[in-house]
Amino acid sequence: MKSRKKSVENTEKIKPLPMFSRIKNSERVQDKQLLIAKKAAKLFIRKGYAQTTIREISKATGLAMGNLYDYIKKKEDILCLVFETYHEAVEASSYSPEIVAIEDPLKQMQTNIRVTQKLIHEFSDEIMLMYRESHLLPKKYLERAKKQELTQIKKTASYIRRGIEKGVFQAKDPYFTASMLFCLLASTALRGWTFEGKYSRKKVDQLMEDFIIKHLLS
Amino acid sequence: MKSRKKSVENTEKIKPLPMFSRIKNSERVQDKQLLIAKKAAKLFIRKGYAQTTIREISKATGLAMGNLYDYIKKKEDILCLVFETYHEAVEASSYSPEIVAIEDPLKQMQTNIRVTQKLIHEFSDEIMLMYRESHLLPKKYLERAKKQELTQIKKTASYIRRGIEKGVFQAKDPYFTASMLFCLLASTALRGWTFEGKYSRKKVDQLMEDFIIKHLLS
Amino acid sequence: MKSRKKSVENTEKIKPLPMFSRIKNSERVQDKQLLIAKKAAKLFIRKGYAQTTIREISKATGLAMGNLYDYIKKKEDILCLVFETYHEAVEASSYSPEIVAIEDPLKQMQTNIRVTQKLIHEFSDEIMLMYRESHLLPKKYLERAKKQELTQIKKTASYIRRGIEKGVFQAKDPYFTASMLFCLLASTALRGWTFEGKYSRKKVDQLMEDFIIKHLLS
Amino acid sequence: MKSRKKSVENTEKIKPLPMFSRIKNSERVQDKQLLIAKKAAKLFIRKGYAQTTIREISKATGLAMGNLYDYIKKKEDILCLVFETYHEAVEASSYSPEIVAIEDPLKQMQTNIRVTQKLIHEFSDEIMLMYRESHLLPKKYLERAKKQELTQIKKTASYIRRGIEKGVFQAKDPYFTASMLFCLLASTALRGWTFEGKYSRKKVDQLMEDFIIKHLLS
DNA sequence: TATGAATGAGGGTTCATTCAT
DNA sequence: TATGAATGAACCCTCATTCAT
Repeated sequence: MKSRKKSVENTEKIKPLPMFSRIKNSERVQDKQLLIAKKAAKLFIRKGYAQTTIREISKATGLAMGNLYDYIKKKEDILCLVFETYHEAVEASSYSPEIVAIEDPLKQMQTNIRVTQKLIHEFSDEIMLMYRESHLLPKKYLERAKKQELTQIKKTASYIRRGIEKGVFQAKDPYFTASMLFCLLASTALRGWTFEGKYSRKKVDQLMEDFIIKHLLS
Repeated sequence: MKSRKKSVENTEKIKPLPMFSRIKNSERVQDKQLLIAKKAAKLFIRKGYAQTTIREISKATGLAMGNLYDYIKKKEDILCLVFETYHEAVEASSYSPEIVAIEDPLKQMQTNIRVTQKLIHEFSDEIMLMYRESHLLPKKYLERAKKQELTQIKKTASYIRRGIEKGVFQAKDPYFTASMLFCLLASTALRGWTFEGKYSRKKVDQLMEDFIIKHLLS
Repeated sequence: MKSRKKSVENTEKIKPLPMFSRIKNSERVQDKQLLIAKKAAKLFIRKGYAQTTIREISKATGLAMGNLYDYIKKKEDILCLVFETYHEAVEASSYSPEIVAIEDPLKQMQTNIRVTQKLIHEFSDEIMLMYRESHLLPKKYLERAKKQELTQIKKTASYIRRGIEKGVFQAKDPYFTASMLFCLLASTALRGWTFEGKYSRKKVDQLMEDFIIKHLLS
Repeated sequence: MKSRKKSVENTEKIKPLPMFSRIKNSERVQDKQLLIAKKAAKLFIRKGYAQTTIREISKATGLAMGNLYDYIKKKEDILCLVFETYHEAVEASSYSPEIVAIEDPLKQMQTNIRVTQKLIHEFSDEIMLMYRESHLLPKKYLERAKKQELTQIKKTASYIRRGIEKGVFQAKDPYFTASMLFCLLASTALRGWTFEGKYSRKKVDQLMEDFIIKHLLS
């Protein structure tokens, strides 16, 4: 899930929720928790959270069961870990000063769309997972997930607002519009099957971009 | 949800998947299975399928556990029952010759949107549930769920196509566009929280209608 | 299991253990209990007592579950009924003044063996059942089962004793010998598979008769 | 029951059917499975397989229920374990080069009888159990049980055959005769009650030996 | 730290028995 | 009497979590 080279700029972002661990050596904790998150994510995606057993996670990670419990307090923590890791990865990936820097609002939006599409394809399984299992998260983590999504929407909203100010875009309500755009983009991951056998992935991306751009321009 | 006055027109629709039952009196089966579906749906929505126990469903329905098992073969069947009931309800509700009959494409689409919005609000919990738990369904039931969604999309696509032919709508690809519209409308149920504290339900509906109509017209 | 034409002679024998029944009309009770015993026996033989459900017995007999319970008090009673019926049938079948009447001890024993073999073949399933499930019987019924077997042994012992007295047979201990003979004969039902693919049923009967007769003569 | 000093001669024997276990340490598995088999056997003998609950076995073995299930997959496996253990014990016990080595056929047979009687007394409960519950075994295990019995019979048959060749025994059909002998010997376990209150255990053994020897000699 | 065996509450399911009609 | 739906205790089994080593 991509190492965080841009950790410097990320520090002002939402900070990772601290995770319980019995182990002292915090570097090892980081490593192992990342390992757990990665392997568990795969299992959760394939079988669902409730249907995945600790034993399976233990086997997949190569950690003995007792050892696994040195890095978490309860099964739920693994779900949190998965989400946490996903969120950090998304944050790292969606950090985009280069988009902010683009002058032309249309170009900017196009770039924003494409970057988001790439992100969504990269994490489509995890997104699916989020929608499926987020209701099992403790409040704090659920809040964080929502917050991140809102952040994304707001960023897009700001691009739209700027486009309106520049007289390029037409849109009544930038936030609402951004929300709609986000929803459309996310649908690739959530409802991709709607297009199966009808359009290629590329075609879908293209059509969606056209759809959005057309909307903003007219 | 069972009333089928319009059985003549409905005959071409997907027919309900037959459910196991040990009980002979088929009317009672209908009643009880509906009861089970309703009560279980509520529990599933609140706690999730895996987190809901048979005992809770037994208590909620007022059926003794053994009796409950006279109407189903296994827990999974209850999930199927919930989905089946939801599908039938949607089919019954979305039966709409009055929309088909509307001459003006714009009016027709507006009506279509509003009817769909009403439907989505009515079943927003169930829709949420579908997205969350459909992966636990046996194939046959999953197929059915998808089929129904495709049917809805196709219907909307046909309205769009007609609008284009009449020179009222602009849209490159009616099916894709319909798919996008559907996605937007469904987002009310799936991502409603995005608007919480920002817009009233009514406002969201209004904005969404405008969004869609604007897109189709320009 | 054969109607009792010889009921007159049977009256001095072990009398049937009275069975509970909620129903007044005692003739109907007889009929139904016989029906239950017959159908249940088949199921017990095929699946074992514990693996046979009341529901299955209800279906097999054509009696509704509640009605079934008008003729028995608990499941165990059905097992008793089966055994009871079997015992009466055996008693009826093994009633044999014609054997007693035979003068020649050898002829008498030969006849006795053949009659017993016929009986054992006829009831081989039930005998199997008895050995398998008799430990589940309430004491009273178990006693009765044992008693009947002892009766059979004693009868054979008396034939042997008479043969010894007449100077035809050699045997140290008539009762023990009879017991052994009975055991050998019963083995056809209990351990028949030992001979499968090696000897025909007829051959087994023949060999066994020879075995026994040889023993008695030498 | 596990000691196999005579592994050289034993290698041609039936090898133990491998049993599932989640536990890695195979020595512990051996120990615990043996423990389970022993304790369960007692319960099965007293109450019957179907009437014995996993909880009772758990209590009797001192293994927590979950732990018990680390050594088996399902309840049925316990029955298999019991039979398996019994079979190995019998194999170990009935390994008898010293009998084979005896020159005099009569002496040989007498020794064979006595050893078998000892074995049967030692395992009389298990033998009872086998006859009662073997029908619940999966095929593979049932086959094995039969095979072992056949092996025993064949061994005895070979002694008889040798006795005939040496001109000591009289017997038409060695295999059939061996089968009858085995049946008689087994009857001690299966039908012992026939002699209760009439003969002591010792007396029965003596009478049976005489019965058999007499048969073979004349 | 790491291992994996042990614990036991609690889940889904069955089925003998009863009861309303 | 007869029907079959209803009851709920008790079963087998799983699995998150702990503990001894």
